[in-house]
Amino acid sequence: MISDRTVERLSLYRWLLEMRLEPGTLNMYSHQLAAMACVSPAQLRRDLMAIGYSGSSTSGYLVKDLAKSIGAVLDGDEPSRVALVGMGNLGRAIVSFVRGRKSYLHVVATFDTDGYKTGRVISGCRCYSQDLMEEIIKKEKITVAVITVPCAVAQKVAERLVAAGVKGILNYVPVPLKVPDHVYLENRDVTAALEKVAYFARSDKERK
Amino acid sequence: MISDRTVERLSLYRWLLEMRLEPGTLNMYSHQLAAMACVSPAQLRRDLMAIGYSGSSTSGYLVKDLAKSIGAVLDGDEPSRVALVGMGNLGRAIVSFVRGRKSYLHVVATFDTDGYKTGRVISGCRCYSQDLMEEIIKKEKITVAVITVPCAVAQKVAERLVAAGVKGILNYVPVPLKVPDHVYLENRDVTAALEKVAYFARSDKERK
DNA sequence: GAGTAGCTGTGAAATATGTAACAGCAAATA
DNA sequence: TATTTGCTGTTACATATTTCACAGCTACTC
Repeated sequence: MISDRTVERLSLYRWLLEMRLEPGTLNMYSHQLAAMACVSPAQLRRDLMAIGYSGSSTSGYLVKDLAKSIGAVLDGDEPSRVALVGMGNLGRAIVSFVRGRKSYLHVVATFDTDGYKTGRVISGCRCYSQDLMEEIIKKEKITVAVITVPCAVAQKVAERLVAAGVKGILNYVPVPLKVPDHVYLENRDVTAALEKVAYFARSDKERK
Repeated sequence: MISDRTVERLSLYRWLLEMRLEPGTLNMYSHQLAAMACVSPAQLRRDLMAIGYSGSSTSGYLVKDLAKSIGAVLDGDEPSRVALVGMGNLGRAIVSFVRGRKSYLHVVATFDTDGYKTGRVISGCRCYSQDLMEEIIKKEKITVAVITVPCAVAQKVAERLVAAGVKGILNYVPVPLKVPDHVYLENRDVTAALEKVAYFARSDKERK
């Protein structure tokens, strides 16, 4: 099993290889890609070890080859199908952000309760009433969900998603969600992140 | 020095204590607060150890007292002053999100290059031209910045922020930024997070 | 073809992070 | 007042993650 941190870096490596390289770059050494990703060369090599990819000691890694190897691990057989619940500011921003970037994920449905939003296409993706959530998740074979609803309803929404068959949740609501063990949950509390940055920004004198 | 992870959890504990408790709750035991935060009681106690807060073995922790103790560590003498650069969808969402939530951070300025946005108040916060960035950061004593600009200009913006005196950066752009050691940097790549969730959502069969 | 240079893959060490376990204590009970 | 109970603070342990350091390899040089 590949670790949490490694998977996130692999996603970054692939993005760098595919989108942020001088066109025509065929191969790279670990220290070059590591510098782009702001990690140590040793860490990069170890991450690649985790997916069983090998370069050569003379020409390093083949760009296309490596990107494909990472994809084989991250994407599995076919792209995951994603839904987002809660088309407020943050929800709309995330949908257009993910769709605007070359990505191996399909955001196929969004949900809201507001009648002005439901039934329309917002940020390039159809917005359904939350009443239809279970039905559409099953029909569209959605396995991953992003939650950006108000705090008060987040837990309820999470439970419905899980009951409908969702296997992974990315939660932007600052309420720690309770989900069964077999569901993967990632919390991304924006305010907590900012408070953390503020803390270390202030105490960097003592750090070192 | 308090660890990265611990600081983030402390921020969460405070938020739970202040906003997510039955009104009138005066004290709590470690296992209660831990359950709300979805962490183990041992971890909670250890986190509190890091800030030197002590409860009593009979009545646990005093809610108000604990929230204040956490604040004393996280906030320092006065609230940090924050700027956000790049008022696209994501930028606006984050500003209204942070401002809409009781918070110990002041988002005092935002910046953009688009003439339709600059000079106006957006999401409750004044938006300035990026040309004024250095000037306003110094005048407003801003020490923390959030970056939500297009990829191509992210590194440039980061360098200007650092040169103007910013000490902490929260980066939502999927480009790893290069900043000096004395600047604290936190990257929050939305797509990478989603790809990670998709990966573990798919492979939870093998996990266990 | 012997030597050099510069890279990779990986075991071993170092560090960071989380968990378990328990001594000690204060109240409640008898 | 002796005993029990249920919690905290903390140490010792376990695990996860990163870094170090070097053997081994291939091309290149002389």
